[in-house]
Amino acid sequence: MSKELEKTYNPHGLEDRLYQKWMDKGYFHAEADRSKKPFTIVMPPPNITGQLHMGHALDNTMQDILTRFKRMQGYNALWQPGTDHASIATEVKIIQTLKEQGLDKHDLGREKFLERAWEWKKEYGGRITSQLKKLGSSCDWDRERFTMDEGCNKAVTEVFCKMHEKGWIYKGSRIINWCPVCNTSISDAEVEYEEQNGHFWHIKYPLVDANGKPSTTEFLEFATTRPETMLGDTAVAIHPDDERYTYLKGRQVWLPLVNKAIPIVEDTYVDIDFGTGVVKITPAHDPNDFEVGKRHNLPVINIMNDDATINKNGGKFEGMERYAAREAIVKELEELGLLVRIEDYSHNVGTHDRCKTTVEPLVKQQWFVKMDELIKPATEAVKKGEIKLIPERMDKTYYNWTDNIRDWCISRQLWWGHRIPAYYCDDCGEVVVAKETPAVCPKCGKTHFTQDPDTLDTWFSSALWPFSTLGWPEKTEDLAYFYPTDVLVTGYDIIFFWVIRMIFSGYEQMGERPFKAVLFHGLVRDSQGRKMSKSLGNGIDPLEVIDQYGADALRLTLITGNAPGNDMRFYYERVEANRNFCNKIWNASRFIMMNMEGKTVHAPKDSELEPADKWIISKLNGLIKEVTDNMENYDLGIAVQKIYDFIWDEFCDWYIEMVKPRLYNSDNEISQNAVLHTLKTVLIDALKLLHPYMPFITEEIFCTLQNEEESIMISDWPLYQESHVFSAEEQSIEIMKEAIRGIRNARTGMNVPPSRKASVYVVTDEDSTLEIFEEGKLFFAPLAYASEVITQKDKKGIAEDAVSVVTSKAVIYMPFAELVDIKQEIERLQKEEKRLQGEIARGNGMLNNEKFIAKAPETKITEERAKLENYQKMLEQVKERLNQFA
RNA sequence: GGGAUCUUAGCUCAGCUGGGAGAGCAUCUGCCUUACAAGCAGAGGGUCACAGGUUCGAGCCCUGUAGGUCCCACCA
Repeated sequence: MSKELEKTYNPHGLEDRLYQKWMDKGYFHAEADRSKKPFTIVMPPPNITGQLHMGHALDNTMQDILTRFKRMQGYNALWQPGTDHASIATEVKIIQTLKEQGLDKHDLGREKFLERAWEWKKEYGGRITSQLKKLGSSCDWDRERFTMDEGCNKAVTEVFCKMHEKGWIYKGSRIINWCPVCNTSISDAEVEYEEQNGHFWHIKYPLVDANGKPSTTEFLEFATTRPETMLGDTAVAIHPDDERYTYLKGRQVWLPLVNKAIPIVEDTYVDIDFGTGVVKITPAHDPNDFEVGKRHNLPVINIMNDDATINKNGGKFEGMERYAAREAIVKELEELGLLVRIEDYSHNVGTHDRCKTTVEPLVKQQWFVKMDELIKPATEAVKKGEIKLIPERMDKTYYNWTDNIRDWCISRQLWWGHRIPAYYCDDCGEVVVAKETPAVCPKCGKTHFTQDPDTLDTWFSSALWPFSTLGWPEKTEDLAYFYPTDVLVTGYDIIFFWVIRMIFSGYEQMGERPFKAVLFHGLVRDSQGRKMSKSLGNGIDPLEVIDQYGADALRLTLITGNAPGNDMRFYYERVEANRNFCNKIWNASRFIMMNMEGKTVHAPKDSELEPADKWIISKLNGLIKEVTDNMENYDLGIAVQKIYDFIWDEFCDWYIEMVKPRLYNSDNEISQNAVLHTLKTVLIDALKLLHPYMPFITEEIFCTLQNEEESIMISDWPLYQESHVFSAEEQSIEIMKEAIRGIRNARTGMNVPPSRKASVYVVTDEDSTLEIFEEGKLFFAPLAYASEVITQKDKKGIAEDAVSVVTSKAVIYMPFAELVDIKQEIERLQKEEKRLQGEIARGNGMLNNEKFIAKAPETKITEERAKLENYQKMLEQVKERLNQFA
């Protein structure tokens, strides 16, 4: 061997070296190539403001596994990476750094601000991608994109103009969610509701009397959580069927402080049974009131500035901050005797998901995407199974969104992002939506325009990601070849933000689904099940874990024991266990290499393979099928668990132990060669299966073993082969394993140390079984701690008080002479007797049931019959043995 | 208010279309057996939340109950 392997696996240095090799060789790069089938994944672009967290680590590990798997299967696999400009998140960051310098974004002006933002992007935007490399991500970095690069900008403008032309993007005055701190509108999806303790102010307005003056005797009582909005009240509403208030129909109430009469309207929106059944209506500051206002043609009076201070419509409260105004207003109402009482009240308050500021519903001119038509193909796609959501239950969440979708507010009063391609004629105000600044106004012929100052919601550009990254709107070969993509891997928390929007955008722009399947994963939580968060300080940095245990151990931890869409907890103990697995593979490989040292191994003839060799080859063959099937079904955790079990249990603990005597016996070169070849080929195939999950260690061993400069990542995925099914050998080895386990069990039960060997008699009248043991003596002896193995048809020459182990095919006797404690031996046999009787009862219960015989499948019945027969045979043996002691 | 999901060994979780309860960690007992003590060989430990139902057969399907988690809606 060319390289000496260390005694323990040490990922340090090795990972960076191998990653660099893969990069240098260009293995990650994919080109459109019609001779091969494509496989495409687009990476959910991480925000340029982001740092790699466990969620990214999980998300990208899954994508890497799928990409590497398909690449090895011979697909032309493209994993398209990139980053997101994250409009609001980035803008907030820049504003923060400006603030530290005592600056405001308006001090700088738009141009300078954007310069700063780009500088920031240049400095930090690549941080997260370099962190992704530490994980081993095999994405095509040559194709790295950014949501605000030239191509994406073009795609955004194109889509905006096309949709505007179709009438699906419009500008309108509607009630929207406003963040007074970020100073921008936000979409419904960006509002997070939070349970807050507040108050319920019970207030009364005087009715207007016949003279048009506020009555001093008649009042109408109601309650509100936001008394300050009364400044913008334009009506009071009651339910049309509310008999208590029939007398109010057609009358007015007097709005105090503002001092004017407002109408009493009837609307079914009012819940008769809630409170007094009277609701004050503020169309400008409440979405429901806005709707009521529309129905009754009520004026919309905006009483707030963008920073949530009261504006001139608030009269003497002008300039006050919203909560200060609330206090002042309550105080004045109290002085006027109009405050009935104050009640503690806990209710949900909408906050901005970025900054947690309480949002203010405001009526403003904004740009919207009309959703009702656009959403239809997206809903259909999932219903028809054209896009498969994994796990399936996500369908319901998906429909929950699509069925209740509202128009999407896409304009943001921010600077960092895609500026809306709408231009206003400086002279006549005509709006022109175009890819470039128009030359002349189509209405007045003048030539001066001002572009809309707003930018687009950051999700507008990410919605186009699956095709904008492949070159759209150009008709590129990449687009034709790699689109639609195969699978999108993402967290269920952004179904609405991103997944749905990509789907309807794909159908609308490309006329085709953006991906065939969506594989959802859950959240990575801390060991106590809490969300990892900055404020809790419980986040675990994936890079630290990689540093300590290696990327492979981390990847395995994130993938095992977790079903799609389920949250998981992160435990260092699990990483350690997986690090140990790395070490296990490492040492098994080291063992194999040591034994191959100085030998030329060639492929043995089939006849030269011994039962143990055929057994492990057959087992591996089955594993290949199972793993491949599971991976095709996106059951990544199940697949890797099977590989893990195969390598550790079957390969290391059984096969390697079984073949050691053959390895150490240089006299039989044929047998030795068969072992070495089997060890090597089985290991290599197992490594290949494991490679998508643990790319580094598998590559390192593969290369050392092959002593070649090639790479496991471009090797062929192992295939199931009918010629590798050896049922007879599988059975015979299982028979021997059963005997070995039984012997070990009996010995431990009697505290016989392994150093104390014994003669082992295998007794059965079946020639075929005797033959199996005879043939396997060489490995059976050491594994069964036998000084000698004697196979025979009867108990001749075996001491009466020998320890006996009853197995399904034979009875094993171990004469220990002075060691045996008869009492213990009887106890052990009685325990076995009881177990067998239980099994027999179960089998009889089934087979004596006529209905079972009538309805169960034939295979099940024969299987149960065989088992019953076997147990009966074993029970007889046990009884016979017990009788001897009686 | 609507919906989803979970409840399986001491802990964290698997368990594919219903056919004899699994893993890792932890615990206990032996082992420094020349790949690995980050290891090897064994052991203990579960009325699969509860109550019904469907079925020859239920951890798995159906109904209900209890508790936990999450999403959506937002009665002012």
